[in-house]
Amino acid sequence: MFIGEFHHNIDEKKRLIIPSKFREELGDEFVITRGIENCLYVYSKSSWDVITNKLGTLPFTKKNARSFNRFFLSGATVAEFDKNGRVLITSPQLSYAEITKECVIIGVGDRLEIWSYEKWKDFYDSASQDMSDIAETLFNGSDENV
Amino acid sequence: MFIGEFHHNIDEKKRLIIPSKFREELGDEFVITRGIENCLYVYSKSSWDVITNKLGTLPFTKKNARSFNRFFLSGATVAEFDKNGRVLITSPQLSYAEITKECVIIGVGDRLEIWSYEKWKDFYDSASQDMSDIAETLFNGSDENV
DNA sequence: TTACTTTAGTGGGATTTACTAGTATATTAT
DNA sequence: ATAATATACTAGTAAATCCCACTAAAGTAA
Repeated sequence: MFIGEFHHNIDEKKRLIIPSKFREELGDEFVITRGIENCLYVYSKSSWDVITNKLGTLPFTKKNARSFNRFFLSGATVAEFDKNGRVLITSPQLSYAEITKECVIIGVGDRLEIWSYEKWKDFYDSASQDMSDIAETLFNGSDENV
Repeated sequence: MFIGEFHHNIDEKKRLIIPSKFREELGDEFVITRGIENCLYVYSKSSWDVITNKLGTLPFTKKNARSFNRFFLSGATVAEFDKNGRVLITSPQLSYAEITKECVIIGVGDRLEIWSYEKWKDFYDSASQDMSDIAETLFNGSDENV
């Protein structure tokens, strides 16, 4: 599983190094797509299949399902490493995640997330504050705080 | 189970000695992650698996679940001892726990916690005062005091 | 108690790996 | 053909890792 936090810069050719600890589990080809809070998700091929299978069960007759599939799938690209362990991020992905230079790459279980440093800092600072409360609610049946 | 309190300094290479009494139970590889009150949690592999299995059931479509997984998993690293019983603490972990030099390592049942001396002192002083009230609420079914 | 042995903890040097950055080559589009 | 972009290669730097030596403390036995 993917865990950990790493800081790297994207270069002017839009290449970003993926920490060496993640490379083996990602495999030769993997998928980068738009994630939820202005970050990018990176899935191994096999995890990607699991997710898309799940999404495939949503009916295209539901508006939210159409929107989410559009968002999630249109943002996706298949990527692979260059010889130095870097990947190419596309312009739409960069602008979605508001990445200019400094990136934070985190492992979150079955996926990686790529954040601009500024966005990550925003999330991190507020999450650090709230984590105690969030933890309290996590395994409640009700979702009143979600 | 882990019990006890130990004081050690982290060196300038970010290595911290784990008291010898804890080493056998931790095993060769174990996991360090961000804990809740500005301390770090240390779990044996088997305890860690129990936790992540539970977290894995949370859907990424729920905001609190995303936040918690992000925070908890991105803060985690797999660690092992060097020849002298020390572990490497990463920069994000150190800055989260506000550790600069003096650390307190405590055993808390199924995990260890690593605190900066200052933070530990703060917690300890205030908790000592409140322990009587805290104990009252512990096994309430309701959460009125949370 | 005192000397000896073993274990725990500290510190620093050396090697290796990961990462950065710059240059060169190839490919595509105009 | 030429410019622009994408890909590949190479070398330099910084950081992580390994290894060994030293000190302090605790346990053992005479």
